[in-house]
Amino acid sequence: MEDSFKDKGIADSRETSKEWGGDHAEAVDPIVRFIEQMGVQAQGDGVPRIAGRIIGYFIVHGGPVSFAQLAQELQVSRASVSTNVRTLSDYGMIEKVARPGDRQDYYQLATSPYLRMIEAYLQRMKAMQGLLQQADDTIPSHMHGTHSRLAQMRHFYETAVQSNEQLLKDLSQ
Amino acid sequence: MEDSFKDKGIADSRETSKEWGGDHAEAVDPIVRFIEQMGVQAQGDGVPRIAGRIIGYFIVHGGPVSFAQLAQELQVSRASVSTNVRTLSDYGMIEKVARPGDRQDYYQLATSPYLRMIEAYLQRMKAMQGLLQQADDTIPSHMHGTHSRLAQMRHFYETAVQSNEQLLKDLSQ
DNA sequence: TACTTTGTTCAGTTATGATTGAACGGTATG
DNA sequence: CATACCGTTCAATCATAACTGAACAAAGTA
Repeated sequence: MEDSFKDKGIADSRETSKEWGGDHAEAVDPIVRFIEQMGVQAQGDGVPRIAGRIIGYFIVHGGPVSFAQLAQELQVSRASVSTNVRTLSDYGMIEKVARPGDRQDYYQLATSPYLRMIEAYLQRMKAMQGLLQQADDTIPSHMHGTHSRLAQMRHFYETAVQSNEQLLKDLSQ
Repeated sequence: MEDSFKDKGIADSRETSKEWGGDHAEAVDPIVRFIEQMGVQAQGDGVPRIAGRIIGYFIVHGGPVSFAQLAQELQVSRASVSTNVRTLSDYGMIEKVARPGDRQDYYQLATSPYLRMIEAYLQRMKAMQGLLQQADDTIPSHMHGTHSRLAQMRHFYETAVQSNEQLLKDLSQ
């Protein structure tokens, strides 16, 4: 972990700060704030809050972080760390990294964590394309209005997919 | 409604078809199938299932459709139609259209329903950019690793936003 | 072998958000 | 005015998915 760090849990900071229901604005550690907001943002994007917080943690701390460390610092159960870390690995956003002489699992941010987000986005768009294709194939051809609207929608997704595939290329250079 | 249509509810078709727990594949009306799948897809994208089904219905039937018709054909409560139709209107995907001599609300697909989806996507990315900006401003500058990772992430979102703004332009010509 | 550490799995709880029924406020119509 | 119709709002219900604790398996260590 490159930036050395206090070993109290991140979520703990709220326990140690003056009072919680206080009526005056709380000065929150910007790092804690960032991590929590990553969780909120993730939640808004349909991703588990903990997954977002984990990514936030990795952005702050980059270096290999142990499984146990994640659980402790983010104050979540090992079970949650397990499932979310697996999801994020499957997604290609983080990767497991071995450490000689240490039985623990370590993880770190993947080299280009964000490409996978676009890939996932692309995948959902392609699912929609499949749906549209199927509709076009099966809906009676005399329904001209329907087919024309389907075509319009297909055109949209075609363009969007192309655009994002180009973006993907640009970002991977 | 340009393509004239049977007036039984869409969801009803499952009630009227042979049996539901049957062990042989059911031949489903492709239109019903499409609408339902639009619902599923929507749900997967973090959008209420009913909203997706409504869009599906409009893609099939295009023309102005009455509020009551939506409730009946999709077999959902008027309350659900109300909230989802409002959301979709706010999103700019459908629009209310008046009918002389008819007190009911009518809706139809907006002229370019899909642009708004990209705009919403852009908005969420910009929210993330704000978050990153704030983190960059508030996190102690001596944490070089953190700032460098933040910069990398910012670069990603900058590129993605530009790309999608271009896409938006292309699609609106 | 017994004991510890580490991560996974799974049943159960909790939290969140979609969906609904019922009550309501308009507005037309008799 | 009374009545019917139409859409909205809101409290309650329902569905779904996140999250947890506890049991577990694997693999080390004594």
